[in-house]
Amino acid sequence: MHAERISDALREAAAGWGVDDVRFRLDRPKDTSHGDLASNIALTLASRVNRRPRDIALDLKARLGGIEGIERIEVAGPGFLNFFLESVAVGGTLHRILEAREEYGGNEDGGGRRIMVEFVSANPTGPLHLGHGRQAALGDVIARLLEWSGWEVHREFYFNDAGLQIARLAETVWARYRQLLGHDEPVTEGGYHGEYVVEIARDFLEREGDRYEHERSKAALEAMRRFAVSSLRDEQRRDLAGFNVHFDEYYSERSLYSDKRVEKTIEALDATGLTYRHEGALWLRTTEFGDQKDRVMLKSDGSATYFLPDVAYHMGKWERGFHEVINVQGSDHHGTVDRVRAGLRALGRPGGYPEYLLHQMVTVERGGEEVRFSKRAGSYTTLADLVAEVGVDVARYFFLMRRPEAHLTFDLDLALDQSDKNPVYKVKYAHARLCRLSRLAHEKGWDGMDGPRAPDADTALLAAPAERELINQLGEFPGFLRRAARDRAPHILCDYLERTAGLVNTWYQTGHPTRKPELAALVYDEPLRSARLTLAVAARIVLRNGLKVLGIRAPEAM
RNA sequence: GCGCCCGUAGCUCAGCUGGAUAGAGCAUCGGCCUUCUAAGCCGAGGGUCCCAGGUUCGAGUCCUGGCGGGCGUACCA
Repeated sequence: MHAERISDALREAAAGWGVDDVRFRLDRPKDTSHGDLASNIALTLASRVNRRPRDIALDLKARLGGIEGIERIEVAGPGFLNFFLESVAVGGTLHRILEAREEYGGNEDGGGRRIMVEFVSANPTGPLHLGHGRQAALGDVIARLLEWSGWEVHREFYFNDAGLQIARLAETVWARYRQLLGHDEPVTEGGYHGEYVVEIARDFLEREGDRYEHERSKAALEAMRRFAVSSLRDEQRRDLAGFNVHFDEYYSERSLYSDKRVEKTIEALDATGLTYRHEGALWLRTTEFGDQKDRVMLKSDGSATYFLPDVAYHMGKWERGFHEVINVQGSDHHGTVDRVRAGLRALGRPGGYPEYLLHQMVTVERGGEEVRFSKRAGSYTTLADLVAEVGVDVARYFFLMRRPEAHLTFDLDLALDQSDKNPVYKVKYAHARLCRLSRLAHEKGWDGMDGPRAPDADTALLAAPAERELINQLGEFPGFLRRAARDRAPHILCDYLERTAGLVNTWYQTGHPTRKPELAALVYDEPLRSARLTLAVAARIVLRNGLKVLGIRAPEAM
């Protein structure tokens, strides 16, 4: 690539002045009049070599003039170097895209190493809500980004099927069950008031009959617990499948107890000498590792807090061979980050383990007003309701298009709009338009563009500004994908795709057959037509691959 | 009180390791459909980048101190 050759040459020149660790940028300027590539190296070098930036820039311009593919270099502003590439060099991007095809955009940063992404991890006490939806989309797409970056990814869902909340769920089922049998049985304080528990109780009654009517025994509650958990987990799994999200493993909190992992973790922590008894509870000195206060491991009644199985679980991840782990969680859980890491550090794991990605909450607005539209869950909007309303693709995209750490307002009016105003449709339409061009070319017998091998089109003919800009944009796809993966930030890809779609539309429209027939894609001039169809195919590949990373369909016709 | 996150156009938000005139979509206003191509395109208006200092050739970006909002700060999960 030209960018690499140029940046090598720049680095070499800096080394010639005795600066081996020069930091600089070489990227595409916002303003096309600043060239195809621009660098600030003269500005960063100025203080190091004690010369004026413009002089350095002029010096560099003279040295780099001979590099192949560069048409000219300009020194601008305080000392920026602007590189204008030859059309051949720009057009070469298209051939690379057509060579790589459905692989285009990926990289090998991961080198085949294993990484776990844990996400959603909802309690099996109710249907998934919008926060889970955002998390499902984020976790899944981060996993996809990592796969495109050469990682072997394991998607995991941890579910808390032990503990107090589950006991309360069982008690709620019992209350609803009794109600169905005509008794006056209130849902206890801290119980689950959503309608869905009534459905579960009804199903349970249908299957098990009234045998537990007068028996609020341990066995009865245990039977109801099992039934409710299994039914809610099934529902969550269905909702996730409907959201195009699948897990490699569902990991049970209870299994940490039956495997004795929790027990072993207590022993291991005890052995560090960092535990102590206070007011009947067993504490860990997590403050040794930067936590704000020490944490209770075992309550005075002998039961474990959540902290303990969390540590046991993450020790387990490490022992299973996952030394790279990303936990996607709602930011309301940020309080647990320091304590879990502290517990793990006490056991000798490195300080940054595991990595956390915390995302902010979601609200839904219609007509500028916040809405909640769950009939079954009562207090919150479910993921399933949202998907039913706007569709999977739109829901996924909207959850992804903002930075995770920013609050997300889900604009239902925009989500339901099927025009280009809706960013999802904008990208899909651009893709479909490009497909139509290929189809039309095929109908006219102008084939050869779309075969498995890159055609020999003379892409240097693509010299119109809209074409140059689009080509440069397509060439940047791998860089954006890499950055999105490294930053765990799918929205970077959303922004990229929207901008690309915009440039596609501009290009498509500036070649309007009526007003600018000489810029139309399907011109009679064969070499030009081939070049433009090559551009169309390359752009289609980028949009398609980009949508694929987001887990969104790219139809050939809308 | 302490900790984490956020504060950019009327609204929702981008802005990469500090770079050139701060961007996009929505909304508003104006222009463009006899020829593959209007689910579209082109253009315009709209900003004390929360405030005040600081660092430097250069700050929306980094540092310090405020202000405002969200979340957390349990022997809850």
